[in-house]
Amino acid sequence: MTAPATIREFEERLAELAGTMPKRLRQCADFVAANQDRIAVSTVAEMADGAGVQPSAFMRFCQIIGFSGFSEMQKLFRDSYVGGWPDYRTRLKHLRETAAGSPVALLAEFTDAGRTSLEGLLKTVEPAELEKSVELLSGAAMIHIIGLRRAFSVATYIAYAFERMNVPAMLHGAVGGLANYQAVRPGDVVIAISFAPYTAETVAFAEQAAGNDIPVIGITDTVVSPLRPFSATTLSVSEVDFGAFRSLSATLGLAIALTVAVGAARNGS
Amino acid sequence: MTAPATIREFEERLAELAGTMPKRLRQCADFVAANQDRIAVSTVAEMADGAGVQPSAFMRFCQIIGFSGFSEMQKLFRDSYVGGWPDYRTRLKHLRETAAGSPVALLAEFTDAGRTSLEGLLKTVEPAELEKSVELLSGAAMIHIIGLRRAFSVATYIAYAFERMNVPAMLHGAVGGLANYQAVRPGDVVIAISFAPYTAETVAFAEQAAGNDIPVIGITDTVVSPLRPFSATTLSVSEVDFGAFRSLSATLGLAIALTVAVGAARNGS
DNA sequence: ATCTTGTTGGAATATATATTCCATTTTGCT
DNA sequence: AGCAAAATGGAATATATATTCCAACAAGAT
Repeated sequence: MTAPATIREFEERLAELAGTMPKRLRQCADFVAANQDRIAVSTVAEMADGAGVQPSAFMRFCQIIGFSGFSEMQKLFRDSYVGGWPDYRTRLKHLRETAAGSPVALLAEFTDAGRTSLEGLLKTVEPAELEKSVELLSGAAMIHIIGLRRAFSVATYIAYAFERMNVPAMLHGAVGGLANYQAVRPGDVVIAISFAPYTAETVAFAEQAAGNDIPVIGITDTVVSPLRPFSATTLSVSEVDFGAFRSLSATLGLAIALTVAVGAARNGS
Repeated sequence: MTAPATIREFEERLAELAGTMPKRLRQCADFVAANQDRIAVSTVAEMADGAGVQPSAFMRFCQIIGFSGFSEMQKLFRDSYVGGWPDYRTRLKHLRETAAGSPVALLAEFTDAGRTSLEGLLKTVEPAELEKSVELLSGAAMIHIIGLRRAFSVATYIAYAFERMNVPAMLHGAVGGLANYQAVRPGDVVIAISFAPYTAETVAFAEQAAGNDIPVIGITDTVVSPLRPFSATTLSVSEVDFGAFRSLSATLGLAIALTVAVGAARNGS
C-alpha cells in the first residue's frame, strides 16, 4: 500500500478505512478527522493524547493509512501548510472582493456578522442578571421554555441541553404552536425568548406566568422589548444582521452558557 | 530579557532589534519576517538554510529576540496556529475548576469557542460543494430537512428560514422523533444534519433517500462521518466543543448562508 | 471450554533535532 | 598595521521525539 500524496487522497483513505478499524484506531481516525490542522504542528504524543490513546496506537494508525510512520504523515501536512491558509482577516477580505454574489461570499458575511455579534455579547449581557438567572433556574422545580418562530431553534437547543443534563425542562409550542399554560405551577421558572418583531404568543405566555408569580427569564434584544415588564430578569443580546437575516450566533452562545451553568449548579458541583 | 508572549510582541521586538544586528543575524531577521508562517512547521536546520546561515547563527538569533532557544520560539507560533482550538480536556478541566461559580466566565468561554468555530468555517467549507448544494436546492420540488438531537435546532432554523422565503420545505422528526420516509418523492432534495456521535435515524433517512436516487446534502463534522457515503455533496463544519456541548455558531452560520443563497436563487434575483 | 487471531499498552531503542562550545575569522578602533 | 572585541562556522553533545518490539489481554471461532 502506498502513502497518500495529497490531503484529499488522505481524506479518502481515511473515510474508506475508518469504518473497519478497531476501537483505538477508530479514536485516532475521529480525532484526526476533527483536528486535521493540528497534525502539522503536533508531536505523536500530543496527537495520541488528544485522541485518548497510546503513542504506539497512533503510530499504527499512521501505518494503516499507508504512511511509513507519523513523520511521513506529518510531512504531508507541513508541506501543504507552508504558503497555505492565510488568516481569517485576509481570507474574509479576499472573499468580499472577489467572490461577491456567490454563496461563499454570503457565508463570509454571515460568519463575520456572527463573530461581531459574539464579541458584543459580553458587553450587552449584565453579569448580575446572568447570575440571577442561573440562581433562579437552579432552584426551579421545572423549567418551561417558550420561543417561537425565529427564536424556536434557540428554545429547542435549550430544551435539548437541559435534557442532556437531567434538568427537568419542558418545551412549549413545539406541537401546533400551542403553549400549555396549565402546566406551569408554583415553584417553576419560565424562560421566554423573543426578538423583534415580538411574537404575541410568547409575550402572552410570559405575561400569564408573571401574573401567577412565576419568575420569567427573558432572552430578548432591545430594552423596549415587551418581554421586559413581565420578566424577573432580562438577558439582552444584540445580533448584527446582514440583510433581513440575523445569525443567532450570540443568542445560541448565551443559551449554552446559561444551560451549562445551570446544569453545573444543579448537578452537585 | 523576557520572551515575547504573543506574535505581536514578537514582531515588535523583531522590528526593534533588526536594525542593530550583525550581518548573519540580520539575514535571519529578514528571512523570519518574510516567512513567519514557516516557523511553526520547520526545523532550525531548514530555517537556517532558508536564511542562508548556520544553524548556530539562527540559534543565536532566537536567543537575542528573547527566547531560550528555537523550540520556545516555535512553540509560540505553533500555539498561535492552533489558535484557541483548545484541546478540550484541559479547557474542560479549567472550566470545572474556575468557572463553576461564575456564569460570566462560562459565557466568555463559549463566545470564544463560537468565534473560533466561525473563523474555522471559512476554511472547512468547500466553495464548490456549497455552490453545488445551492444549485441542487434551488431546483428541488420540495426540500426535506432532517436533524435530530443536537442538530435539531439547526434543522428547525433551516425550516423556519425556508418558510420565511416561501421555499417549500418540510421538517422531519419534529413530532415523536419520526421521519416520514414516504413523503420524499422524485425531484425532491434532502438536507441531513448530523454530528458525532451520529444519530442513527438521521443516517438511515439519508441512506433511504440515497437509495431512491434522491440527492442528499450532508451537513456534518468530519470526513469520517457516516453521512458522507450517502451524500451527493457534503458541507463540513467543525465546532470547538466542551465535552458534550458545542456552540453551533458555525453550523448556524452555514445554515443561514445556505438558506439565504437558495432563497435568493429561487426568488428570481 | 480451548485455541487462535487480533488488539492493546508500555517500556526499550533508534533517530532526528536542538543546543552548546570553542577555535577561527571578521570587524572596528587607535 | 596591530590589537581587542565581536561574530561566525562547524563539530560535539544533549534532548526530545519517533519508532519498534513484545508481553498481556480480549474477541471470536471451533
